[in-house]
Amino acid sequence: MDRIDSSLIALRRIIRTTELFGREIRQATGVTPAQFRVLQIISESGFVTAKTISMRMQVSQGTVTSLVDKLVRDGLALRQKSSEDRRQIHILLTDAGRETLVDAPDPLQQRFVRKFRAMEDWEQAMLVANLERVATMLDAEDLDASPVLATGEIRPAGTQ
Amino acid sequence: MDRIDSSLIALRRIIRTTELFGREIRQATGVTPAQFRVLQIISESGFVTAKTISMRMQVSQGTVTSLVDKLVRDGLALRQKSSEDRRQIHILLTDAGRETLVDAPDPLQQRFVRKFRAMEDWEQAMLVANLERVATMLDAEDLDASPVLATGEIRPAGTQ
DNA sequence: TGAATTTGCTTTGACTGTTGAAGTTTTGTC
DNA sequence: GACAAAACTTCAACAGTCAAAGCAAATTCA
Repeated sequence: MDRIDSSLIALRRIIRTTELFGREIRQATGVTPAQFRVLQIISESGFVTAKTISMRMQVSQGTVTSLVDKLVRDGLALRQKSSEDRRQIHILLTDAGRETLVDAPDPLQQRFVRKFRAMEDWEQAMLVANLERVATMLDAEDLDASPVLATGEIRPAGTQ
Repeated sequence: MDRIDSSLIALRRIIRTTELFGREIRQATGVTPAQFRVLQIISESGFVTAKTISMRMQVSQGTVTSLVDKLVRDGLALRQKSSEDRRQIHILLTDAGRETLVDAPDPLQQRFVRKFRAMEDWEQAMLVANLERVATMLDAEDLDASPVLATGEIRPAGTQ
Protein backbone atom coordinates (compact mmCIF):
# COMPACT_ATOMS: atom_id res chain seq x y z
CA MET A 1 0.00 0.00 0.00
CA ASP A 2 1.42 3.35 -0.90
CA ARG A 3 1.98 6.25 1.39
CA ILE A 4 -0.86 8.29 0.04
CA ASP A 5 -3.31 5.57 0.91
CA SER A 6 -1.75 5.11 4.31
CA SER A 7 -1.96 8.76 5.12
CA LEU A 8 -5.55 9.07 3.93
CA ILE A 9 -6.55 6.06 5.94
CA ALA A 10 -4.92 7.42 9.04
CA LEU A 11 -6.64 10.73 8.56
CA ARG A 12 -9.93 8.97 8.01
CA ARG A 13 -9.48 7.05 11.24
CA ILE A 14 -8.84 10.25 13.12
CA ILE A 15 -11.97 11.86 11.76
CA ARG A 16 -14.08 8.78 12.25
CA THR A 17 -13.02 8.46 15.86
CA THR A 18 -14.23 11.93 16.62
CA GLU A 19 -17.53 11.21 14.90
CA LEU A 20 -18.09 8.12 16.96
CA PHE A 21 -17.20 10.10 20.01
CA GLY A 22 -20.40 12.06 19.56
CA ARG A 23 -22.30 8.93 20.45
CA GLU A 24 -20.17 8.47 23.57
CA ILE A 25 -21.06 11.95 24.72
CA ARG A 26 -24.74 11.27 24.24
CA GLN A 27 -24.42 8.10 26.26
CA ALA A 28 -22.41 9.64 29.05
CA THR A 29 -24.35 12.86 29.45
CA GLY A 30 -27.79 12.32 27.98
CA VAL A 31 -27.22 15.39 25.88
CA THR A 32 -26.50 15.50 22.16
CA PRO A 33 -23.14 16.71 20.85
CA ALA A 34 -24.62 19.94 19.53
CA GLN A 35 -26.26 20.65 22.86
CA PHE A 36 -23.04 19.76 24.62
CA ARG A 37 -21.16 22.28 22.55
CA VAL A 38 -23.61 24.93 23.62
CA LEU A 39 -23.06 24.01 27.26
CA GLN A 40 -19.31 24.31 26.75
CA ILE A 41 -19.61 27.70 25.12
CA ILE A 42 -21.82 29.04 27.88
CA SER A 43 -19.52 27.72 30.53
CA GLU A 44 -16.44 29.34 29.05
CA SER A 45 -17.86 32.79 29.63
CA GLY A 46 -20.35 32.29 32.45
CA PHE A 47 -23.15 33.71 30.34
CA VAL A 48 -23.51 34.36 26.71
CA THR A 49 -25.93 35.65 24.09
CA ALA A 50 -27.58 33.60 21.38
CA LYS A 51 -25.68 35.60 18.82
CA THR A 52 -22.35 34.56 20.32
CA ILE A 53 -23.30 30.91 20.25
CA SER A 54 -24.48 31.22 16.69
CA MET A 55 -21.18 32.71 15.59
CA ARG A 56 -19.02 30.34 17.53
CA MET A 57 -20.83 27.31 16.20
CA GLN A 58 -21.26 28.79 12.75
CA VAL A 59 -24.92 28.02 12.76
CA SER A 60 -28.02 30.14 12.23
CA GLN A 61 -29.75 31.92 15.07
CA GLY A 62 -32.85 29.85 14.63
CA THR A 63 -30.81 26.76 15.27
CA VAL A 64 -29.41 28.27 18.45
CA THR A 65 -32.89 29.12 19.66
CA SER A 66 -33.96 25.52 19.22
CA LEU A 67 -30.84 24.13 20.90
CA VAL A 68 -31.23 26.46 23.84
CA ASP A 69 -34.94 25.61 24.01
CA LYS A 70 -33.98 22.00 24.63
CA LEU A 71 -31.39 22.84 27.24
CA VAL A 72 -33.92 25.01 29.05
CA ARG A 73 -36.58 22.32 28.78
CA ASP A 74 -34.17 19.85 30.33
CA GLY A 75 -33.22 22.24 33.10
CA LEU A 76 -29.60 22.65 32.04
CA ALA A 77 -29.71 26.31 31.07
CA LEU A 78 -31.64 29.48 31.76
CA ARG A 79 -32.59 32.55 29.77
CA GLN A 80 -32.33 35.93 31.43
CA LYS A 81 -33.19 39.25 29.87
CA SER A 82 -30.23 41.58 29.81
CA SER A 83 -30.85 44.79 31.68
CA GLU A 84 -28.39 46.88 29.69
CA ASP A 85 -29.63 45.93 26.26
CA ARG A 86 -33.11 44.56 26.46
CA ARG A 87 -33.02 43.01 23.04
CA GLN A 88 -30.40 40.65 24.35
CA ILE A 89 -30.98 37.53 26.34
CA HIS A 90 -28.30 36.10 28.51
CA ILE A 91 -28.05 32.38 28.53
CA LEU A 92 -26.52 30.75 31.54
CA LEU A 93 -26.07 27.35 33.10
CA THR A 94 -28.06 25.87 35.92
CA ASP A 95 -26.35 23.69 38.49
CA ALA A 96 -27.53 20.68 36.55
CA GLY A 97 -25.94 22.14 33.42
CA ARG A 98 -22.63 22.65 35.16
CA GLU A 99 -22.84 19.15 36.50
CA THR A 100 -23.39 17.74 33.03
CA LEU A 101 -20.15 19.32 31.94
CA VAL A 102 -18.26 18.04 34.94
CA ASP A 103 -19.60 14.55 34.44
CA ALA A 104 -18.36 14.47 30.85
CA PRO A 105 -14.67 15.26 30.98
CA ASP A 106 -14.07 14.85 27.27
CA PRO A 107 -12.57 11.39 27.24
CA LEU A 108 -11.37 11.66 23.64
CA GLN A 109 -9.26 14.65 24.38
CA GLN A 110 -8.03 13.17 27.62
CA ARG A 111 -7.15 9.96 25.88
CA PHE A 112 -4.99 11.92 23.51
CA VAL A 113 -3.41 14.15 26.11
CA ARG A 114 -2.52 11.23 28.32
CA LYS A 115 -0.68 9.50 25.53
CA PHE A 116 0.89 12.71 24.36
CA ARG A 117 2.33 13.37 27.79
CA ALA A 118 3.93 9.97 27.82
CA MET A 119 5.96 10.78 24.73
CA GLU A 120 9.55 11.88 24.57
CA ASP A 121 10.17 15.55 24.20
CA TRP A 122 11.44 15.28 20.64
CA GLU A 123 8.54 13.06 19.68
CA GLN A 124 6.05 15.60 20.93
CA ALA A 125 7.73 18.33 18.94
CA MET A 126 7.70 16.24 15.82
CA LEU A 127 4.06 15.27 16.27
CA VAL A 128 2.95 18.87 16.69
CA ALA A 129 4.90 19.94 13.62
CA ASN A 130 3.35 17.22 11.51
CA LEU A 131 -0.19 17.81 12.73
CA GLU A 132 0.13 21.47 11.97
CA ARG A 133 1.46 20.67 8.58
CA VAL A 134 -1.49 18.43 7.81
CA ALA A 135 -3.94 21.02 9.03
CA THR A 136 -2.37 23.53 6.70
CA MET A 137 -2.43 21.09 3.82
CA LEU A 138 -6.18 20.66 4.23
CA ASP A 139 -7.08 24.23 4.98
CA ALA A 140 -8.37 26.31 2.18
CA GLU A 141 -8.73 29.37 4.34
CA ASP A 142 -7.00 30.68 7.39
CA LEU A 143 -8.75 29.29 10.40
CA ASP A 144 -7.94 29.06 14.04
CA ALA A 145 -9.40 26.62 16.52
CA SER A 146 -9.78 26.43 20.25
CA PRO A 147 -7.94 23.59 21.96
CA VAL A 148 -11.12 21.62 22.55
CA LEU A 149 -11.71 18.50 20.56
CA ALA A 150 -14.93 17.36 18.96
CA THR A 151 -17.00 20.40 19.65
CA GLY A 152 -17.36 21.62 16.12
CA GLU A 153 -16.48 25.10 17.20
CA ILE A 154 -14.01 27.39 15.59
CA ARG A 155 -13.07 30.99 16.12
CA PRO A 156 -11.90 33.49 13.60
CA ALA A 157 -8.13 33.83 13.72
CA GLY A 158 -7.06 36.28 16.37
CA THR A 159 -10.10 35.98 18.63
CA GLN A 160 -9.15 35.46 22.21
CA MET B 1 1.29 28.15 24.09
CA ASP B 2 2.21 24.65 25.09
CA ARG B 3 2.49 21.66 22.83
CA ILE B 4 -0.66 20.02 24.06
CA ASP B 5 -2.69 23.04 23.07
CA SER B 6 -0.92 23.27 19.74
CA SER B 7 -1.57 19.67 18.92
CA LEU B 8 -5.22 19.82 19.95
CA ILE B 9 -5.74 22.93 17.91
CA ALA B 10 -4.16 21.38 14.86
CA LEU B 11 -6.33 18.30 15.28
CA ARG B 12 -9.37 20.46 15.69
CA ARG B 13 -8.55 22.29 12.49
CA ILE B 14 -8.24 19.01 10.64
CA ILE B 15 -11.61 17.80 11.86
CA ARG B 16 -13.31 21.10 11.27
CA THR B 17 -12.05 21.28 7.73
CA THR B 18 -13.63 17.97 6.91
CA GLU B 19 -16.90 19.08 8.49
CA LEU B 20 -17.01 22.22 6.42
CA PHE B 21 -16.19 20.16 3.41
CA GLY B 22 -19.58 18.52 3.71
CA ARG B 23 -21.12 21.85 2.82
CA GLU B 24 -18.82 22.15 -0.18
CA ILE B 25 -20.04 18.82 -1.47
CA ARG B 26 -23.61 19.90 -1.13
CA GLN B 27 -22.85 23.06 -3.04
CA ALA B 28 -20.87 21.38 -5.78
CA THR B 29 -23.13 18.39 -6.37
CA GLY B 30 -26.56 19.29 -5.02
CA VAL B 31 -26.43 16.12 -2.99
CA THR B 32 -25.91 15.84 0.75
CA PRO B 33 -22.77 14.22 2.19
CA ALA B 34 -24.69 11.16 3.32
CA GLN B 35 -26.22 10.70 -0.10
CA PHE B 36 -22.86 11.27 -1.68
CA ARG B 37 -21.37 8.49 0.41
CA VAL B 38 -24.05 6.17 -0.87
CA LEU B 39 -23.21 7.11 -4.44
CA GLN B 40 -19.55 6.38 -3.77
CA ILE B 41 -20.32 3.02 -2.26
CA ILE B 42 -22.52 1.99 -5.15
CA SER B 43 -19.94 3.10 -7.64
CA GLU B 44 -17.16 1.09 -6.04
CA SER B 45 -18.94 -2.15 -6.82
CA GLY B 46 -21.19 -1.30 -9.73
CA PHE B 47 -24.25 -2.43 -7.83
CA VAL B 48 -24.87 -3.12 -4.22
CA THR B 49 -27.56 -4.20 -1.77
CA ALA B 50 -29.09 -2.04 0.94
CA LYS B 51 -27.56 -4.32 3.51
CA THR B 52 -24.07 -3.61 2.21
CA ILE B 53 -24.60 0.11 2.36
CA SER B 54 -26.00 -0.17 5.84
CA MET B 55 -22.93 -2.05 7.04
CA ARG B 56 -20.43 0.12 5.28
CA MET B 57 -21.94 3.30 6.61
CA GLN B 58 -22.71 1.83 9.99
CA VAL B 59 -26.26 3.00 9.81
CA SER B 60 -29.61 1.22 10.14
CA GLN B 61 -31.41 -0.29 7.20
CA GLY B 62 -34.24 2.15 7.57
CA THR B 63 -31.80 4.97 7.07
CA VAL B 64 -30.47 3.37 3.92
CA THR B 65 -33.96 2.96 2.55
CA SER B 66 -34.64 6.64 3.04
CA LEU B 67 -31.31 7.72 1.55
CA VAL B 68 -31.80 5.52 -1.48
CA ASP B 69 -35.38 6.80 -1.80
CA LYS B 70 -33.98 10.27 -2.24
CA LEU B 71 -31.38 9.22 -4.77
CA VAL B 72 -34.04 7.42 -6.77
CA ARG B 73 -36.39 10.38 -6.49
CA ASP B 74 -33.63 12.62 -7.88
CA GLY B 75 -32.82 10.20 -10.68
CA LEU B 76 -29.32 9.35 -9.50
CA ALA B 77 -29.89 5.69 -8.64
CA LEU B 78 -32.16 2.77 -9.50
CA ARG B 79 -33.54 -0.22 -7.64
CA GLN B 80 -33.60 -3.55 -9.38
CA LYS B 81 -34.92 -6.78 -7.94
CA SER B 82 -32.26 -9.44 -7.79
CA SER B 83 -33.14 -12.51 -9.79
CA GLU B 84 -31.04 -14.92 -7.71
CA ASP B 85 -32.35 -13.92 -4.33
CA ARG B 86 -35.60 -12.13 -4.70
CA ARG B 87 -35.52 -10.69 -1.22
CA GLN B 88 -32.58 -8.61 -2.33
CA ILE B 89 -32.70 -5.40 -4.26
CA HIS B 90 -29.75 -4.25 -6.27
CA ILE B 91 -29.06 -0.57 -6.19
CA LEU B 92 -27.20 0.93 -9.08
CA LEU B 93 -26.28 4.29 -10.52
CA THR B 94 -27.95 6.06 -13.38
CA ASP B 95 -25.88 8.09 -15.80
CA ALA B 96 -26.82 11.17 -13.81
CA GLY B 97 -25.56 9.45 -10.66
CA ARG B 98 -22.25 8.63 -12.26
CA GLU B 99 -21.98 12.16 -13.50
CA THR B 100 -22.55 13.53 -10.04
CA LEU B 101 -19.55 11.58 -8.83
CA VAL B 102 -17.40 12.74 -11.69
CA ASP B 103 -18.40 16.32 -11.19
CA ALA B 104 -17.29 16.21 -7.57
CA PRO B 105 -13.72 15.05 -7.59
CA ASP B 106 -13.28 15.22 -3.86
CA PRO B 107 -11.37 18.46 -3.64
CA LEU B 108 -10.41 17.99 0.01
CA GLN B 109 -8.68 14.74 -0.66
CA GLN B 110 -7.11 16.06 -3.80
CA ARG B 111 -5.90 19.12 -2.01
CA PHE B 112 -4.13 16.89 0.45
CA VAL B 113 -2.73 14.48 -2.10
CA ARG B 114 -1.35 17.25 -4.26
CA LYS B 115 0.56 18.72 -1.37
CA PHE B 116 1.62 15.33 -0.14
CA ARG B 117 3.14 14.49 -3.50
CA ALA B 118 5.15 17.65 -3.43
CA MET B 119 6.91 16.59 -0.24
CA GLU B 120 10.34 15.04 0.07
CA ASP B 121 10.45 11.31 0.46
CA TRP B 122 11.57 11.42 4.06
CA GLU B 123 8.95 14.01 4.88
CA GLN B 124 6.22 11.80 3.50
CA ALA B 125 7.43 8.89 5.56
CA MET B 126 7.52 10.98 8.69
CA LEU B 127 4.08 12.41 8.07
CA VAL B 128 2.52 9.00 7.59
CA ALA B 129 4.16 7.67 10.73
CA ASN B 130 2.89 10.57 12.77
CA LEU B 131 -0.64 10.44 11.40
CA GLU B 132 -0.84 6.78 12.15
CA ARG B 133 0.42 7.42 15.60
CA VAL B 134 -2.23 10.02 16.26
CA ALA B 135 -4.94 7.75 14.91
CA THR B 136 -3.79 5.08 17.31
CA MET B 137 -3.69 7.52 20.18
CA LEU B 138 -7.32 8.43 19.62
CA ASP B 139 -8.61 4.98 18.85
CA ALA B 140 -10.20 3.08 21.62
CA GLU B 141 -10.90 0.09 19.42
CA ASP B 142 -9.26 -1.47 16.44
CA LEU B 143 -10.67 0.12 13.35
CA ASP B 144 -9.72 0.21 9.74
CA ALA B 145 -10.72 2.81 7.19
CA SER B 146 -10.90 3.07 3.46
CA PRO B 147 -8.65 5.63 1.83
CA VAL B 148 -11.49 8.02 1.11
CA LEU B 149 -11.73 11.20 3.05
CA ALA B 150 -14.82 12.75 4.53
CA THR B 151 -17.27 10.04 3.71
CA GLY B 152 -17.90 8.81 7.20
CA GLU B 153 -17.44 5.25 6.08
CA ILE B 154 -15.42 2.61 7.79
CA ARG B 155 -14.94 -1.08 7.28
CA PRO B 156 -14.30 -3.70 9.90
CA ALA B 157 -10.60 -4.54 9.98
CA GLY B 158 -9.78 -7.15 7.43
CA THR B 159 -12.65 -6.52 5.06
CA GLN B 160 -11.68 -6.41 1.41
C1' DT C 1 -38.27 64.41 18.24
C1' DG C 2 -39.79 61.01 15.41
C1' DA C 3 -39.33 58.03 11.36
C1' DA C 4 -36.32 54.65 9.32
C1' DT C 5 -32.91 51.29 9.88
C1' DT C 6 -30.42 47.93 12.32
C1' DT C 7 -29.84 44.46 15.70
C1' DG C 8 -31.15 40.41 18.56
C1' DC C 9 -34.17 36.84 19.05
C1' DT C 10 -38.20 33.72 18.22
C1' DT C 11 -41.54 31.43 15.32
C1' DT C 12 -42.86 28.71 11.60
C1' DG C 13 -42.51 25.52 8.02
C1' DA C 14 -39.72 22.50 5.68
C1' DC C 15 -36.23 19.05 4.88
C1' DT C 16 -32.35 15.61 6.03
C1' DG C 17 -30.55 12.03 8.82
C1' DT C 18 -31.33 8.80 12.11
C1' DT C 19 -33.41 5.09 14.94
C1' DG C 20 -36.41 1.27 16.55
C1' DA C 21 -40.37 -1.40 16.03
C1' DA C 22 -43.48 -3.69 13.24
C1' DG C 23 -44.73 -5.66 8.80
C1' DT C 24 -43.86 -8.11 4.05
C1' DT C 25 -41.77 -11.26 1.09
C1' DT C 26 -38.35 -14.84 0.21
C1' DT C 27 -35.23 -18.37 1.53
C1' DG C 28 -33.63 -22.06 3.96
C1' DT C 29 -33.99 -25.95 7.14
C1' DC C 30 -35.74 -29.88 9.60
C1' DG D 1 -45.14 -27.93 5.24
C1' DA D 2 -44.06 -25.25 9.36
C1' DC D 3 -40.83 -22.22 11.38
C1' DA D 4 -37.00 -19.40 11.63
C1' DA D 5 -33.96 -16.24 9.49
C1' DA D 6 -32.79 -12.66 6.13
C1' DA D 7 -33.54 -8.48 3.26
C1' DC D 8 -36.34 -4.76 2.74
C1' DT D 9 -39.93 -1.16 3.61
C1' DT D 10 -43.05 1.47 6.40
C1' DC D 11 -44.08 4.28 10.23
C1' DA D 12 -43.63 7.29 14.06
C1' DA D 13 -40.57 9.97 16.44
C1' DC D 14 -36.60 12.87 17.21
C1' DA D 15 -32.46 16.04 16.47
C1' DG D 16 -30.32 19.42 13.70
C1' DT D 17 -30.55 22.64 10.33
C1' DC D 18 -32.09 26.56 7.45
C1' DA D 19 -34.69 30.51 5.37
C1' DA D 20 -38.17 33.62 5.78
C1' DA D 21 -41.15 36.32 8.42
C1' DG D 22 -42.17 38.62 12.58
C1' DC D 23 -41.48 41.32 16.92
C1' DA D 24 -39.20 44.34 20.07
C1' DA D 25 -35.50 47.29 21.44
C1' DA D 26 -31.80 50.35 20.18
C1' DT D 27 -29.58 53.51 17.12
C1' DT D 28 -29.22 56.88 13.54
C1' DC D 29 -30.22 60.95 11.40
C1' DA D 30 -32.98 64.41 9.20
